[in-house]
Amino acid sequence: MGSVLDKAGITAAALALVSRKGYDGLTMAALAKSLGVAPSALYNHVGSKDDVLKLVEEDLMSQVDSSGFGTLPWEDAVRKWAYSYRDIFSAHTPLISVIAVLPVTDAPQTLAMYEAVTEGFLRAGFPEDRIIPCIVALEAYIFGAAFDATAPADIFDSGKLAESTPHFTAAMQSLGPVNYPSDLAFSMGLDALVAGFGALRGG
Amino acid sequence: MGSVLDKAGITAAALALVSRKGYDGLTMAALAKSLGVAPSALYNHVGSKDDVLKLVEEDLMSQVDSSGFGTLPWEDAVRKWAYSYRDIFSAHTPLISVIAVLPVTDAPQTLAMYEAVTEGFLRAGFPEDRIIPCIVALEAYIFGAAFDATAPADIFDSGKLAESTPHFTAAMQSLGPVNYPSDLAFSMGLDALVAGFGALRGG
DNA sequence: AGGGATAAATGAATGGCATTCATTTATAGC
DNA sequence: GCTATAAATGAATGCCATTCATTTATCCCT
Repeated sequence: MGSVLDKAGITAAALALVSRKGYDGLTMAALAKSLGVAPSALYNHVGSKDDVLKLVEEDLMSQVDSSGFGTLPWEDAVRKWAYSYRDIFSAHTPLISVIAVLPVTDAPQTLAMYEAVTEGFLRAGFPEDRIIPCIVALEAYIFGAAFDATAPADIFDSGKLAESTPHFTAAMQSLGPVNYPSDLAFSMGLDALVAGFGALRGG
Repeated sequence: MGSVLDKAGITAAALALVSRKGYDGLTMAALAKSLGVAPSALYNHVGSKDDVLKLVEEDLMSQVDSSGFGTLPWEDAVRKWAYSYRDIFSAHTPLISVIAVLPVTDAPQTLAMYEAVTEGFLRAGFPEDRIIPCIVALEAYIFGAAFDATAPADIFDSGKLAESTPHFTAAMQSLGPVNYPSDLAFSMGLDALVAGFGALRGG
């Protein structure tokens, strides 16, 4: 029986739904409706809602830009990769809790990204046994920064408690009109990680 | 009417429930039951379940160890703070998605932590306008690493796709028996951040 | 061409969830 | 002792993911 539904279609519909209604709007019922089908029909193709999230994750991973590792100096390639990774997942933070703990087995796009990055590190002269820890640390930073990027601008407003936190409040004010420096912070931390890890390269 | 319930009691009960049953077990019904009360009674004291999570967060924040900033050299104080912060939130990752986006207004413990850290950075000679970005970057790293710490050991098992990811698979094997180097990665990244940010200090 | 296996879609039902609300209960202040 | 008010109750609501028995349509084999 030729089915109306398949994983590619479900993935595309889920992505479209998320971009229209956000992750709160991504329910099995709404997803089914957008595909013109009963909710229970989805379960012939995915085992659970978490499976749908995995499909979405795989699609997003394939959009992360690892292309710099073939062409650019290592520092620039890492930066390009990290910015692209963060920008993509800033719009999909609800996935992070799922991904971060999700085995990579049977996730070809995700594995392909790791392979490209690992190869780039090898070519840059990293000792083999330092590469995975570097990637893990960078990923942790990227995921954390993705949350920051979606935070409200006034997240650090100390309000009526300002008097009891004078140094913090002054440090906030010294930033000027920008009161949540998520982009500056990301760039500073990334510079530090790139510099620190870059020193691990052998001749 | 002297009430059986108050915010301190709700917070304590929520923490106990989480440590017994995990965050899946933290439902308004279960929380009410553990307090010997009807679920609807909770709504006289908190506006929503998110409010309960905020109470828990505040309690956890007060446990983060910022004490090193008074006594230790800046590098050691940051490390101590970061490890304590990560260890606490590793056991509470479902809070991270909430916290990361939560305004700090009316969160005295959280603000107190920021104040202590800011003061430590000032004492160490940081320019005032660099402190908040450094803290934001460190926090992003810590939150991301907290997710890592709970990941299953075989998260990077490439399975049957191993042949198509030779460099990644080899890099994994070079780690030896440990196949998810969350602690090594955390320490390496933290070293890089501490070194990179430390260089921002003025005379 | 026909018939049986099978993949896919349906609709109804289930159980859990946060939250609301009208009502009752008990306390504190005058 | 009366009244205003804070707090607790229990029933109801609406949303959610998921299950299952049943129906529908297609493919393959003879």
